[in-house]
Amino acid sequence: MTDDETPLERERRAKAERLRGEGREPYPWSFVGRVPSDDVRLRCSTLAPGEEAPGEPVRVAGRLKAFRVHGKTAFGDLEDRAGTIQLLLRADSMDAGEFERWLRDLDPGDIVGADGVPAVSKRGEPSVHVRAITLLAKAIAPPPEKFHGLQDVEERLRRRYLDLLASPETRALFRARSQLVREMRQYLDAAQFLEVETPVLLPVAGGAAATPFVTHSRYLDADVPLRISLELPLKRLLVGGLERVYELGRAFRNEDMDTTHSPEFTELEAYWAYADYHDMRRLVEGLFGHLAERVRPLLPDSAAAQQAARDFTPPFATVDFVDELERRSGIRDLLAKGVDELRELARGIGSTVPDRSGPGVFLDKLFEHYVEPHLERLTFVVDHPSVTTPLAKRHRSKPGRVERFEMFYRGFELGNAYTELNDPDEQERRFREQLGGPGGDAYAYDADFVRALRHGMPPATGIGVGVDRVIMGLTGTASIKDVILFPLVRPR
RNA sequence: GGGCCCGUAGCUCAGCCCGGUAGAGCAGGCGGCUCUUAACCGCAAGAUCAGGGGUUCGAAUCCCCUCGGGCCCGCCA
Repeated sequence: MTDDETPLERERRAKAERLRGEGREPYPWSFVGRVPSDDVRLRCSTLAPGEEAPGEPVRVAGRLKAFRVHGKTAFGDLEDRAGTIQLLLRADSMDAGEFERWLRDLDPGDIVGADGVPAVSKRGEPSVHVRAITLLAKAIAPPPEKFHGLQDVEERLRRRYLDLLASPETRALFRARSQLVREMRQYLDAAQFLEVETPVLLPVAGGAAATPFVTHSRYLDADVPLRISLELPLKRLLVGGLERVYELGRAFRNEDMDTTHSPEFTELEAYWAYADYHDMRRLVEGLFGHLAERVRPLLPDSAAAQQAARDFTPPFATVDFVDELERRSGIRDLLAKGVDELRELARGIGSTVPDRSGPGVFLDKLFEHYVEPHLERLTFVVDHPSVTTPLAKRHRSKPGRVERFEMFYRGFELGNAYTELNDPDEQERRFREQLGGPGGDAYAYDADFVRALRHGMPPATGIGVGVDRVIMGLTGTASIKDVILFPLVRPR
């Protein structure tokens, strides 16, 4: 068929053709009436070694993982979503010639169905004593090595299906991710939040400082950025009276990739009218505690996940942004320093951000350098200097600060929340101050958002959570690519 | 963008320091085996050593470039 066919593939393709020639379709349409493997295990639990239940025929289906042949007896390991079950084949239990045929034409990696009866092998392994085999899909390409699985990191990312089929741990991880995201939804639903969907394609990408991906609308003849945050559309919904909204969706940032940054990533953002950042903190602590409970049974074999579950159980540490930065750096009276002084301090730690950056940028650099690497355990950093944060409301009692918290774990940020700025004139001023900074990555000026605020947004709190990073935290994984099924990789 | 490391059979690895013409296991082929579970035993087969260039009588091995990947740093919510 293909030019790059390997001898192995030629051999397997020949088996498929041989079966076809015998009137057996190697890719049939369906296989109804099968039961999951754990169902058979249950039926076997009352049987003694060597015993079987002839009155209870069962049908199973899955991927053939291994095949051990002993002359006129053979054992196969069949894997389905419930686990594995052994197939026990004996020449004298099948129609004449069937045993030899399947020995010849079956390979590890094939998708097969089996009819038989629950049986426990003499060595005590729960099994299906097979009467008939049905090939459900011939695997032309061989599976990864049966014991070590797929080790090559690049191959695991580029060909995730191989990683999944070879690794029960990978399957368990992504099942856990799915379940944890579902738990996030249920938690917010129970708190009366409304799930909404806002646009990925926008006239202006705002709500954060990052370079967007830009595509083009032929109809509008206009460049259209993909969202870098979900924030501004969701706040418009508070203006519209929806009061409690959230969205779980993909955001896109055209930046470098590393172990905690993916160009497309999943964000959870929630906005809550008539509440402030103290309320939001209680909500998110409750959510983390809930997720910590749920991840424990999902990944019982992962010591890292079990440790992470403890780490995500409240109470959590709290540090004041300014106090902690001053304590760690030894710098005094940070808030009294002008932009020139802050620039010098940032230069002193090797930062290379542009000279024209605003004071907030330099403060962020100092915090990243002196504090963030130390935030190993789950920590809430609170009350940032206002110059770092254009979308938050000024602190009700601390001058020069905003009402904000960020959550850190293992040295990276998990999320960010404010008491939201809802004064339209101040919002406009803050946007304009940002524009004064260096081009590139300033917060984009969203004129329609300011206009929306002029119609009145109730006092509110909001939060953005990096879902992939929370999943990393809860599952104890090292790289964001480990929790994304198909991470972006360089074409080859 | 800078530094370090990796790329050998479909898969998992050895060989590289110290140059001498590529080795094992799994999977696949042939043969044997009626209770194995990383089954086992025997035989045969399978490799542009990521790609290109250089040094050398001789390069998987030493040097340079390119491609792909990982980690760290820088940049980046």
